Amino acid sequence: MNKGAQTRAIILDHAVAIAGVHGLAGMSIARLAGVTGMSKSGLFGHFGSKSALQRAVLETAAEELAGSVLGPAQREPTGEARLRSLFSHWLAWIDADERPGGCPLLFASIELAARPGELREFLVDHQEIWIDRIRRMCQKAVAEGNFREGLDTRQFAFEFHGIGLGFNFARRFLADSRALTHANTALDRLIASAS
Amino acid sequence: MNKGAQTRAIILDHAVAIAGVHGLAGMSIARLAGVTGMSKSGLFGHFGSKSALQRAVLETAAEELAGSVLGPAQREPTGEARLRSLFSHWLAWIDADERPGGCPLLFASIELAARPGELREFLVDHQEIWIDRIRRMCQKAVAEGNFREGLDTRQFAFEFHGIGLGFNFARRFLADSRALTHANTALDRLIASAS
DNA sequence: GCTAAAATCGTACGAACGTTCGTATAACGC
DNA sequence: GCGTTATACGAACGTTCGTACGATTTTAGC
Repeated sequence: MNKGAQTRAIILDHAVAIAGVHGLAGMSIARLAGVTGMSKSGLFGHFGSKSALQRAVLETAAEELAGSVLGPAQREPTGEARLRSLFSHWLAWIDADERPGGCPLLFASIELAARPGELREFLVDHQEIWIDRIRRMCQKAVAEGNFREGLDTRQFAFEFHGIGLGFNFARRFLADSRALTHANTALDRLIASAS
Repeated sequence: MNKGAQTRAIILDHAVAIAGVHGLAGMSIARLAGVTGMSKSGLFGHFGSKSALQRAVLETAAEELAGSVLGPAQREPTGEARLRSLFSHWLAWIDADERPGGCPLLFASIELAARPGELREFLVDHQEIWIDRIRRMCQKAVAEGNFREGLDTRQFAFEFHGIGLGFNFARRFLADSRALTHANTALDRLIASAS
């Protein structure tokens, strides 16, 4: 790996953490330069613009999400087991200490919800793929007989996702210690009604 | 009403809308002065500081939420009916055109999740009260026989809230036209399993 | 209608923002 | 080892941020 790519990776590592706390807009280049020990201009040169940096942050976060949530889940057998694995790894990702602000992709989604632009497009695509992935896993569980025939898989994905959002809110914002139990119970109920 | 209080109300009306789109941090005084047709300093004089303005925005949004969601619900008979009313008015509030960015309280909750301070304290208090209100409505439904004895009302409130968050995400960020149907179906399922 | 108070304005400030530039130094291919 | 490219730096740019202050206009009580 080049020196440049190496530095870029270090920068983005910190940037993802900052974006989770302060948002994409609140992640200033000066602050990022501070925590990485670089100069503003030296850091800036790696991206060329603030929005390119923001874009890179979203891409990095998406890759990390894929690596620590999707990857482990795909090592499980398809069907209900894989869905459960995806869920537990997702919650762990939301609650992870490496990102003190929670999932930066969720933060950015709220941040950009009403602000059209290239960044928002990227995020919407990513989140639609994410939810569709849940739906397809659910579909697989139907095909394999874990879930009942005729189940509304889109509805399942909506509720699955909602539980995760509820967990993020309860854990990250309210600091509720019961959040994990509530989320798991909710998933059990969702799966039970799908079986 | 004084001229001052009148102007203040107009300012806060616009401020709530802006905060829903750009967040509390992105709501700059210059922009707010622009949309209200005032000077920066004239507007600033009503609040004395940025954080006082932000605080006032949160309070205004909370009052509006109480007025258009809690108020109508409390005119319904207690129990399941009131819960259903609360839910549908909540969704309507989230989807309302007056606030192009969705619920500013949800935005601020994400924004301040990892940033301790007075503003966060205020918001946490508000959101805890909100969720506890759901829980107590649920409890009432148990007492009246709508819901089964021994129901975990905290769990119910968690799931109820999660459906709302899922709706906010699907409607506001993904612009999903099926969001309302999904949310209603999810509530029906939640209530059915509580009955 | 006069007057004290309240409201609003214009101007100015220091700090922080993203960005550009020229220069020095480190890394890399030959 | 040398020459070239990549990388990082410090200083400065114009803009926007929140805030302060004095002047000016508008409101409200008598």
